[in-house]
Amino acid sequence: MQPDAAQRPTLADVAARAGVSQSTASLAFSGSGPVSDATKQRVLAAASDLGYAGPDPRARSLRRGRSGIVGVVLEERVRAAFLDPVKIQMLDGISEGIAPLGAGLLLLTDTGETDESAVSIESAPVDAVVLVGCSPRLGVSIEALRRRGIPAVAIEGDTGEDIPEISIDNLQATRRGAEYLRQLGHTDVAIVTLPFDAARTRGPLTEELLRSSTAATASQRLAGAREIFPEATGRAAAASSIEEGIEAARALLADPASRPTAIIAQSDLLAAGVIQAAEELGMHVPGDVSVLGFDGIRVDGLQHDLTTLAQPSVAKGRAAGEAVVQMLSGEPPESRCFTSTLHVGDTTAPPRAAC
Amino acid sequence: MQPDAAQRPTLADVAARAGVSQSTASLAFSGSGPVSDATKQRVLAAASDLGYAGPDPRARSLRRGRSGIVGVVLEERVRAAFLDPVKIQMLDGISEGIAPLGAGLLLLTDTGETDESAVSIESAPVDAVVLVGCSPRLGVSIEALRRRGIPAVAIEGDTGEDIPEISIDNLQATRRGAEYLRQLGHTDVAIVTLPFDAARTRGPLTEELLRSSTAATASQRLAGAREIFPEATGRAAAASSIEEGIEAARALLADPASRPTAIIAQSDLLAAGVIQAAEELGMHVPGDVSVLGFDGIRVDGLQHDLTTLAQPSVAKGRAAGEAVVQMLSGEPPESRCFTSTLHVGDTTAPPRAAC
DNA sequence: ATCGCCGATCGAATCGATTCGGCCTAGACT
DNA sequence: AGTCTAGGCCGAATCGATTCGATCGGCGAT
Repeated sequence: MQPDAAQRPTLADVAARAGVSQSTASLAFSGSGPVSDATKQRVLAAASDLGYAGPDPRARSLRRGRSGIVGVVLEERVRAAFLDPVKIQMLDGISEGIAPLGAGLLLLTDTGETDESAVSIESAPVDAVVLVGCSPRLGVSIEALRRRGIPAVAIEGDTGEDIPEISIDNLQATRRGAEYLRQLGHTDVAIVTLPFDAARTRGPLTEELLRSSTAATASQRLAGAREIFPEATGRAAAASSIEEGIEAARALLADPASRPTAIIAQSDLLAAGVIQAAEELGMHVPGDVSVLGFDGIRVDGLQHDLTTLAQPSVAKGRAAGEAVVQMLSGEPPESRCFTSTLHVGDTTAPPRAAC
Repeated sequence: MQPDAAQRPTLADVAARAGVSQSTASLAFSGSGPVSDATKQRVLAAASDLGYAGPDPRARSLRRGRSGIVGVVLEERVRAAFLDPVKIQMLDGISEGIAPLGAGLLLLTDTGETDESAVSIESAPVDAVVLVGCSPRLGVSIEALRRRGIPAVAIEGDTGEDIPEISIDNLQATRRGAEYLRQLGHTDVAIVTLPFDAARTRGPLTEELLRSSTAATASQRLAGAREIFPEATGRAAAASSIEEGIEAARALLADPASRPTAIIAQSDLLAAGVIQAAEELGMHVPGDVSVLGFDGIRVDGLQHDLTTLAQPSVAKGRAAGEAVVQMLSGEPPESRCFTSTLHVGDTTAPPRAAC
C-alpha cells in the first residue's frame, strides 16, 4: 500500500502476476501436486520477474511443522567444544547420519544462562536434538524438549530420561586397559578423570566428589579401572584438555616417594598433558611411568604413539544422526552401545623394577 | 476436536485457561507490554498446568520476521572444514562476535548440490549469513540472499558483490615472508598454493590456471611472493591439508637436480605436508630446504616450530560476527582488513652453499 | 451420445504467535 | 466533583505459505 520502497514479494504477489491462485503457485514451487507444465513455467517466470526468492522458510516451517534443522547441544561453549577432537569427530558423524534429511545443523550450547530471547535449547526451531556429552544439569531443558515434543538423542550423557542413548562400553573398556597395565606388572596406578560435576571441580578424588557425581562417563571409566585396581586414587580434571592433564599430573607426581608407576587418563588430551608434565619432571615415558589414554585421537604435538582405548567417535555421531532420522520418521528410537578397542602404543611398559 | 491424544497446547489454550485474551497471554510471555503481575502469574500458572512449553519458535519467527539464527556457510563439507584449524578458529570468533544477538549458529555447506527441500543457503531461516572462504561459485546463492534481503558478510572471499568483507593483507604478508627468505639468501623458491578454482585443480602453476583463478586468497598470496621472486613457480594443491602438501612437495622435490632451496606454502597444513615429504626424501629442514607457511596455527604432529605468517583468525571471525550485529541493527556494514605477522620459527635458514 | 473419472485449479481454513489500535476503569489533578 | 491520563486488557488483523476439499473441463469407455 505504501510507496515504501521494496516490500519483498510474497507467493501471493507471484500468483497474482501469473494469473493463478495462490495454491497453484505454491504447488508449482513445492512440486507436491499436479500442476501442468505450462502453468508451472508461468509461475516461475512471474517469480523471476518479481525477484521472488522462493517460499519464506519461516512461514513454510510454521505450516509444515518442520524446520529442517537439527540442533546439536554442546555442554561447553563453541570454542571449547571445537578444541576437543572427539567432539568434532562426533559432529562430523552426526552430519553424516542426518544427511538423508537434508537438514541443517544448529549449534547450541548449554551455557546455563537463560538469556531472554536468545536461541536456546528451550526455544530453537529444531525438529530434533542431539545432546553431546551432556550432564543432567540439562534436566530443565530436557523437560522442555519433552513438552515441546522434540525428539532427542544423547551421546554419552546419562539423561535419566527415556531418551535413546548412544554410548560406548566405558566401564569394560577401561577395565580392559587397566587389566593390560596389571599384566605389565603395575600395581601402583593413579587415575586422572574427567570432571564429575557441573561445577567441574578440580582436585583429588574424594569419596564425596564421587558420590555427588553427575557425569556417568567419568564414573563408569573410574569404576572400570577400580575393578582391577580397587585402591587406585587420583585427581579429577576440570576439563578434557592437555592443560588440565598437566595440572593433574604435576600434583600426582609431585612427591618422588609416592609416584605411581602408571597413570590412567580418561581422555587422550589428559594423557598428553600427563606425559608432558612427567617429562617436564625429568621422568621418562614409559620407562618411569606408563600412561594410558582414552579416545584414540591424534593429539596435537604429542611425540608418542599413545596407548589408549580407541572409541569409534565418528560412528557414534553417525548412529546418533541415524537415530534422529528414525525418530523423525516415526520409528521407535534405538539406543546403541559401541565397543572400544585397546590400542597399544609406546607409552606403556612394565614398571621399572623397584630398587 | 478429536479425542486425538495430546494435541500440544497453544498460547490460545493457555489464554483460555487463564481467562485472559490471547494478546495478554502473549505479552505475559514476551514481556513487552504492560501486564499486571497478578495476570502474568495466572498465565504462567495456566501454562504450567497445561504443560505449555513457551511460544512456538516457528510461529514467533514468522511473525517477528527474525529467526535468531545466523548461518555460517562453509565451502567444504562439515568434516573437511572441521579439520582446518583456521576455520575452527574463525567459527569460534564468529560465535563470539554474534554473542550479543543471542543467536544460534547454523552450519551450512556449499556443496553445490541443490537438494530439493534441503536446508541450503537459499532456503534457510537465517537472519544473516557469514560466508567463510567462499568462492564466487556461490554467485547464485549470493544472488538469492540479496533477493531475500538477508545481510551477509564474507571472510576471505571475493564475492564480487557489495558484501562487506573481512580479510587480511594476503599480498603484503606473503611479500614480507618472501622478502625474509630473500634476505636469508634464497633465490630459488617454489610455491605451493591453495586451490585456484572451484574444481580444485591440482597441478603445476600454469598461466592458464592463474588466469582462470576465482580464488582471491590464493592469487593474492601468489602475487605477493612473486613481487620478490618474479620467476617463482610451483604447484597448486587441491585443498589445504597435510596430504596435499605432501603430494605437491613430492612433485617439486622429485628431481634432485632442480630442487628449490625454499618453499613457500600458502597454509600451515600445506607447509607441514611439505616438510613431511622433504624429510621422507631424506632432506633436512631447514638445512636442505626452508619452508614458510601461512596461518599461524599449531599443526598436529608437526615437530617443528614453523616459520609462518600468523593471521588473527579468531579476530577475523569476531569481526565478521560484529559486522553481522551491525547490519542487523541497521548500521552500514564495514569491511575490515587485518594484518598478519611474520613468525620466525626453525624451518627457515640460509640456503646451503652450492658446492 | 452419455456417464464416469481424472487431472488441473481454486477457495478457504490453518499453522501459532505478535502487535496495533481501541476501550475501560481507577486514580490524579485542578 | 469533573475531567484527564495512563495502565491493563481485549479484538482482530497479520506474518506467508501449505493443504484439504470442492469445482470444472475434457477424454475414454460403454
